[in-house]
Amino acid sequence: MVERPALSKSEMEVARLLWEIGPATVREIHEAITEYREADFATVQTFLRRIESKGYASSKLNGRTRVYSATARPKTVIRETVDDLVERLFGGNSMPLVRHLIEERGMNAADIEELRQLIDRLESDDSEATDGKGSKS
Amino acid sequence: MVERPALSKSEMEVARLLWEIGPATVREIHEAITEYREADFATVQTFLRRIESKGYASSKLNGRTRVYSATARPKTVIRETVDDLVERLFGGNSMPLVRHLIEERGMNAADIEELRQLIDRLESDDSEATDGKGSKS
DNA sequence: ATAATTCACGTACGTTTGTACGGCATAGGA
DNA sequence: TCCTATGCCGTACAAACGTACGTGAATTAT
Repeated sequence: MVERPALSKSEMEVARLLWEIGPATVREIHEAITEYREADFATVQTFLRRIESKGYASSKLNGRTRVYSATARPKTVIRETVDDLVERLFGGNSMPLVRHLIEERGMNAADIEELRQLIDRLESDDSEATDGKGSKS
Repeated sequence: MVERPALSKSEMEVARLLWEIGPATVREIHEAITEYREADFATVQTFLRRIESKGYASSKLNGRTRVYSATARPKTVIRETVDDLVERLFGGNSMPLVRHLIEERGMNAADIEELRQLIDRLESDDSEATDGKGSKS
């Protein structure tokens, strides 16, 4: 457990692309962002620098071009981020968020199917454990 | 659509308590927070002031004590906040977040039951519409 | 009556965030 | 060989954030 400063919203967006693309240059990330919104090259560069200085990525020079690689796994960052959000906006109870997502954001047939399997599995795991741990507050 | 600045994380926590408690004084919110963590009275006071100035609450003096009331509904704030998060951290796809919540955060039997009903309803709504509107964006 | 407490309110202040400029070096094209 | 595009790196800078102090008035307790 490394205790690093949290990523800001903008840094998070860049981090996501870094996971998606894999090790990448500023230009590559910049181009990826540009596909859906305006973004300044230097700004993206700053975000990558900050992401690295916060300990979520490392980089090395390849010739004169710097290549960034994520060092934190998505799962970890997602957990930290979502835990925090659930705490602050829902008082630690994640059901309202799940409810919101399912009801307010679109779910297609495949999603629904997956959801069903997900809870089927949850349920059997639960009963397997005879009783017990459940969830905590 | 009022276009107000987003709430910061800390402001969000206070806003949640304001919804929970209903119209409340600084002291009441402060006490509510204090129940689970340390907090400075003046800091809470600042957050409430900022929440109001951002347009999420209003206040009036009752005697010499100011009483704050939320003016933004939880649903709205949740939607704005979650939309933003899903965009940045998941590229607009909410399934990974749902998956994370269900798998990584505890669900008890009642939650599972509710989930099942939720998706049952979703599914029937979906087929009822023969075809059509589905989800948007 | 005094002293202590409680509040509002203005103000402060270091840090983080979003956004970007400018200089310098280098690689590539004309 | 020069010019131009590309990239790094240091730096900047206003706004937002987290955190809180101090002052003065009003209320409550002694």
